[in-house]
Amino acid sequence: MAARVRAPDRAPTSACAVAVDVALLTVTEGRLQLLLVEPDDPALHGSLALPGRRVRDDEDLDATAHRALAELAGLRAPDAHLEQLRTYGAIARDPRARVVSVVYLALTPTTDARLGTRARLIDVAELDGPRPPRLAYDHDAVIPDAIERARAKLEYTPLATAFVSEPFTLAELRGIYEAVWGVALDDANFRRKVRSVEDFVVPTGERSRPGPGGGRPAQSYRRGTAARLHPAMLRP
Amino acid sequence: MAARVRAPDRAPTSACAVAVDVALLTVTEGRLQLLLVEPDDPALHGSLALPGRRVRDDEDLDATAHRALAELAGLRAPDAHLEQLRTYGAIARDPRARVVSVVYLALTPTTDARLGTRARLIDVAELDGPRPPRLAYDHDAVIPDAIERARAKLEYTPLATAFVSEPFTLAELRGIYEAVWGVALDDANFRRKVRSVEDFVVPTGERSRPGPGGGRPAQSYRRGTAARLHPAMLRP
DNA sequence: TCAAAAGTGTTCGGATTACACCCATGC
DNA sequence: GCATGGGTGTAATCCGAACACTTTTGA
Repeated sequence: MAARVRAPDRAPTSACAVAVDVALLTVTEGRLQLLLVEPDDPALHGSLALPGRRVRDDEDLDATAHRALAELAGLRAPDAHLEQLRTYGAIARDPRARVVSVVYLALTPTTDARLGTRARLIDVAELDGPRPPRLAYDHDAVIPDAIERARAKLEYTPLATAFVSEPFTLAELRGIYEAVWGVALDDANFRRKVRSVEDFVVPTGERSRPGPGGGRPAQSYRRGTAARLHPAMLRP
Repeated sequence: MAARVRAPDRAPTSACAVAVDVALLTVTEGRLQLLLVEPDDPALHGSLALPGRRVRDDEDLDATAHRALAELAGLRAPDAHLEQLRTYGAIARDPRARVVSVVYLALTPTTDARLGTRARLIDVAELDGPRPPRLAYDHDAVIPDAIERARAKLEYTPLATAFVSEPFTLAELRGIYEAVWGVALDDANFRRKVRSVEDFVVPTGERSRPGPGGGRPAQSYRRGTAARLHPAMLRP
């Protein structure tokens, strides 16, 4: 019995737990959205949180991120773009225990997949609105970092293509930039810029069908092989 | 009682330790240098590592980074620029135990301070040279990330000023850019660019003394208040 | 034939580059 | 004076913003 009690006692020097939280962003109908879930802990009822799980000894951090999405949101997204955002380690960020959280940023196209019953997509504009949802832990500090990272990365990497499924049109891609950045872009200049960046997108030769209102069919594209954009797509 | 038994049971799945490692860069005589130390562990004799320490329950991650610098390199650098690089969590990155490492990037001016006997500054050019030092853990993967982060951040933030002590001259600042990027810059254009960025540097009104070979005294500058450079100082 | 959406051309102004030139100091 | 490093001027060029214009479809 004493041993059991002491185990937590020894912890103080280096036993803080490691968790991975995921900020998954997607663009639906021209609006940037964030995946939030209702936390397990009943004490946090009424608030929302990024999906997160403790890291197990037999999985690396990326695996924990995928597991958090699968277990908490019912999302299997092995193809989603996943990258580390940063690690949050303030002593009291979780009031119950010392937990260091490695936060990931995930980007996916809009999916038809059913979300778990405790998961919701929130319009990021709502987070700055008059009635923002209550957020658990330090996630009110994490989320703006994630959104800013996504906005910045669209400038110098081809990450915008992670928000669309292939094949896509340049108008769809422009819609991603406009939704994430919250600005309107000049179609002509956007088109020229994208096509001038080597290996950003490659035309498939196919054309997409116009919408119900008519319009000229658009050229279809796929992701190119570029890892960085030269020159960058700078925000206005 | 059931509750008490369950607590330790849950632990094994999430008991990996958290450490902080620090990649401290400085520029000495026009060369970019990295601080490395001989690891504590005798099994790692002959190799070098970034200074690192386990995170204690009573300190946040920044505090651990400062402690690692102080305990392992004898460096007290409360004024150094310190920022998180990223977190490395591969299962076997430390062969002895599961350790997740939060790596920090630190930038300081050249210091006269005595380094601890087990600490050395290594020329980063040596790391790609014919006889690179043997590196412990996964630090051979971490160090290039740190150097690239520093190079990238000089472009769009005023971080170059973290490598010089105040007051400094524009020639000194240019020397930082040249050392970190490994390129030669046009003095006239550099000067104009720096001065055109609002609040990047502010002239003190003082002038520095010329060196022994003569030359016109240079205007002295201090760091300005800008957090981002508009427009950026792009690498050639 | 008209509206809608895709796609092209053209002009303008600001930023970047390359390099010639002037200034102040030690020896 | 002259070598050394600090600092300025300027013309050529590149790049992005703005916007007018043409093409191809549905109704």
